[in-house]
Amino acid sequence: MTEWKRTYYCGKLRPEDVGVTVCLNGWVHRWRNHGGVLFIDLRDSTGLVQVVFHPENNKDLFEQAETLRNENVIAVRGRLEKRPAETVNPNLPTGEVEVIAQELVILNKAKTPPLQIDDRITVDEALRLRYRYLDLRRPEMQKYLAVRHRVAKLTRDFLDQKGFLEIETPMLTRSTPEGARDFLAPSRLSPGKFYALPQSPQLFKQVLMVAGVDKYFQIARCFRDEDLRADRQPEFTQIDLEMAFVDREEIFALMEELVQVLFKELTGFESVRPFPRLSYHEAVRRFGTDKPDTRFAMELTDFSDLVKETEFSIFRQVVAGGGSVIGITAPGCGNYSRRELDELPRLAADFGARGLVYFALTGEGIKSPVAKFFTPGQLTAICERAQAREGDLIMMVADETEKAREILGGLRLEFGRRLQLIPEGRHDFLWVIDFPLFELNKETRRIESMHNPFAAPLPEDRAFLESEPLRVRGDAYDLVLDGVELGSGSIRMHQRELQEKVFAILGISPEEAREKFGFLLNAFDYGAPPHGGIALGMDRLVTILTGAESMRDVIAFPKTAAGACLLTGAPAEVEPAQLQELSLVSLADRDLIVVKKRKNET
RNA sequence: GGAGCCGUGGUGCAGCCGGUUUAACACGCCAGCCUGUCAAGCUGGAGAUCGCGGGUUCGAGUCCCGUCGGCUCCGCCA
Repeated sequence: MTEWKRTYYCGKLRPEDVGVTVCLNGWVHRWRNHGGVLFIDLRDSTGLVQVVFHPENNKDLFEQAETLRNENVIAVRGRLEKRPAETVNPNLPTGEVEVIAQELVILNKAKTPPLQIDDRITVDEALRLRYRYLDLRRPEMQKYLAVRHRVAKLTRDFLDQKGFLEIETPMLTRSTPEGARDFLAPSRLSPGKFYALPQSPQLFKQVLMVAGVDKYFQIARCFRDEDLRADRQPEFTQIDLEMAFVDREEIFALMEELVQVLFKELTGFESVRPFPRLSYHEAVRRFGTDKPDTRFAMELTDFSDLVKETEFSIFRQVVAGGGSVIGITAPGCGNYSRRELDELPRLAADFGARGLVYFALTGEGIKSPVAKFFTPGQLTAICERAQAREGDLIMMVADETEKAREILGGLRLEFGRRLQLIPEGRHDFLWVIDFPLFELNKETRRIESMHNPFAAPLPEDRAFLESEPLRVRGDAYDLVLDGVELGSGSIRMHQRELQEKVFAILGISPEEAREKFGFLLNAFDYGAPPHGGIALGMDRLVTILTGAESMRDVIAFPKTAAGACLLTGAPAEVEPAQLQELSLVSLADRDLIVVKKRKNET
């Protein structure tokens, strides 16, 4: 190979280099045989360059080149020359030059690939995942890999410069209650016992604070055994950090600077600091979600007081029952056809609505199936409140306040997209702050942590911890970008008594707390500094930075919706001997039999 | 756990309410021609038991049920 070692990268060749003899290594991207002249587009990680073979130069060489096929791996030696003016390809960075081949060696042949190495071709994603090594050869995917690397590198440099230490924490740790389902790893040395893969390094980074580390960070792999979504993988990466002796202002300033650097370096986007802030309650009230996309307005409007005494009984009843009538105004949709209007309730139902009322402000007045229940004065008041003008469409949902807001939040996003209200190239950062510390699980009627059980209550709300826990706000915050929850963090509790009190409110007994979190509580006994931190979802961040269609595109080897790796076939069965060694018995086969029996009976 | 969409040569797809082609078209592949193309062009060719299993029917790529795989959403994800 020494003899054929490359001297230049394909995509880097420029007119300035003309005249040199180059040796290139790469893949045959495409070939064009014109009989009397043959072109090869040679591809490496940097891009393409055209290689030319003339039969009159060297007949044997030409015949050798004629055997080349797509994705053959070759080394070529030749002279870099300027292309004749009329043959310059302006679509290629190397389009002004070409390599006149002198020697060629095929380093490896390739079967005809099952997917074409081309950004323009759409291929079934399952096939892409099965042949990931071919999919990743596509320039677009190479770019994603590079951007991801740059994010990690810039983050490391930035945090290093700010005095952070990158510290690894265990991947084999213990299962803790609450939160997501753990991935477990059985212990061979302790039969019947299990490690859990970390859902996040949360506990370790807090212990590191007690250990006197002033600033910690880690580009940490996290594992959660929950069902997948387009933006959720069972293993994912967080930019995780924690600082001692901080308040949230310091964390906000740091993170704003970091993401500003990342966006500027990688997309050229200039973010404006400081980022705006919304309290959780305000976000939910105005946008119907705790992660609002503020790139467009169309905020929620509360009509409850206006409609509580109308003849429309559904509105009256809902408001009387403590619920709300919430709406949004879709600009320019007042001219919707009958059919489009009829579709609205079904659309709303997708977001959980039991019904939807609309008022279309047409040129001939207000069109609505329920208009007859409202006096002209009431209709005017509604339009005024909605800031609706002729040509607009007001949509309303009546329900439990929280639910109505959520439904409208969903409709708002839907119409924002549909009406293309989101400006191209714009990015909105937003801090959502003062999250409630707890929320009520409607099914179990139990109090649960909204963020995590380590977020500190806001000092001014601490008095209500025992009397009205649901009223207590935490010093917890989310970084929201374009309607995506990019990061989440909090100032933590660092005193044992307070942490134990919160555990108690969460229904974790003192025994369980000692059993599962004893090491943290004990650590707090020995002079734990006030501390806090945040973790950014790196996969989501890179997805937005690259504009990738799917989070799977920015992960080299992602899992499918069913949690499978189509490249390796994981998860897979293991040898019975392996199970035995781990003192495990699989119930999978037995369950299968039970299920089959039950189905045959019915 | 639930719902929706998808599955047809190597790839992307057409095939509508069951019978009209020999399952169309494009890309790719193979062969021939071709001296400046660059998603080359022209000519010809090979390649598909329509994901799998059952059912309905005189007849199923097409309808029904099940199943497998992929995607999306709800639940879930402190």
